[in-house]
Amino acid sequence: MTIAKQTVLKSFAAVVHDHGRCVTTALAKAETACATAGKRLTPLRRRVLELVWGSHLPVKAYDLLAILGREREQAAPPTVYRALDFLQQVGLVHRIASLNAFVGCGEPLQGHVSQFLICTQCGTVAELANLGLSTSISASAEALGFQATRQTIEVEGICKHCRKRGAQAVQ
Amino acid sequence: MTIAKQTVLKSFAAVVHDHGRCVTTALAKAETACATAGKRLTPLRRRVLELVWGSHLPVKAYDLLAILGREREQAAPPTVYRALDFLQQVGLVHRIASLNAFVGCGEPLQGHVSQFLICTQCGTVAELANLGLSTSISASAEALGFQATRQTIEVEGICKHCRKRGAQAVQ
DNA sequence: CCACTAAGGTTACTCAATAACAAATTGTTG
DNA sequence: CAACAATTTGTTATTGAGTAACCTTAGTGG
Repeated sequence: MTIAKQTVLKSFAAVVHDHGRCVTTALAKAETACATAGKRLTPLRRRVLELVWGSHLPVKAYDLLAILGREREQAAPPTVYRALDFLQQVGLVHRIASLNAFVGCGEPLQGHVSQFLICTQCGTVAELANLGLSTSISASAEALGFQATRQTIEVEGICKHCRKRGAQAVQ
Repeated sequence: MTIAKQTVLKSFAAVVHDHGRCVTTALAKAETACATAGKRLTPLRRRVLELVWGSHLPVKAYDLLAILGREREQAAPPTVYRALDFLQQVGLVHRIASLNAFVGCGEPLQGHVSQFLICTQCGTVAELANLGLSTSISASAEALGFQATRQTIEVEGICKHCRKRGAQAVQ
């Protein structure tokens, strides 16, 4: 089987990298994306986005809540969920349904297709934008008369790095 | 793009059908599957499976809990979650991550691949077992050095029947 | 300056899921 | 059959996920 050309938005190679720069870039792109869309990237929203980008690990809503609660005196669930909803709408973060968690999106293009590779060893999530795959899925559905509007594609497994390192215990 | 051969385990055509027979068959298969696997399909587990098969709509854990609570005097979350965990292990039910809900599986073969089509209009879920699609996804991951072990493929959209009926309001 | 809208604060709740331990049931073996 | 082991279920309690409803504050446009 031939593998369709695919864009790797965020790869596992990113495990070892200049993450500070990674975050800075993401925030800069976010500013632009919001400005273009006529949406406001408020301090709170910006901060939540920054926290999501704290690593390439998926972040849980209540973890964000705990951090915000330390920084500001007021932080309740709606605080973080509203910010996350906004960021999702603008396409700045994605929700990983199988984990109930969130990851930043490196290519904030509203409505772009995406698939996620989740390493069960190190927890890192990589985002793909394999249009061929997405089209193939829609086509399979269409063959049954089903008109697809949204796809949730999440793959669990072992990433390149963890495979190289072998089956070591996770610290 | 050519569409791979796919098996429709449970189709939207099933919306209008003899559902009583559908459930009976599922329970019979479950008995066999458990017997083969050397697992015990206890009355509780059997009842939960029956409730999940109550319709082709995904069922929420707390709805099951409410029903069980009416039938028996004792029913707490672990009661239903333990039964659901068991049924998932044996492959008799699937969890739909994007809905936090459960559906019965017509082909209880442990570890078989599956994809779900979720109609946002009528709520019905159809299960596919498109091996080609599954292989294609694994191959895309493998091309990045990622060894896939589990896939979550959930597609939202409008099913054949709802398309025919047009964009009517849902009662 | 006033009305309007968007954003965030606040309270309170429902649903999802699990931990930990106790009781009961079933299976097994001498 | 009695005794023990393993599995299943009951019970209590808690954490985590997500939302509803209402109120206050901050920007925006006439």
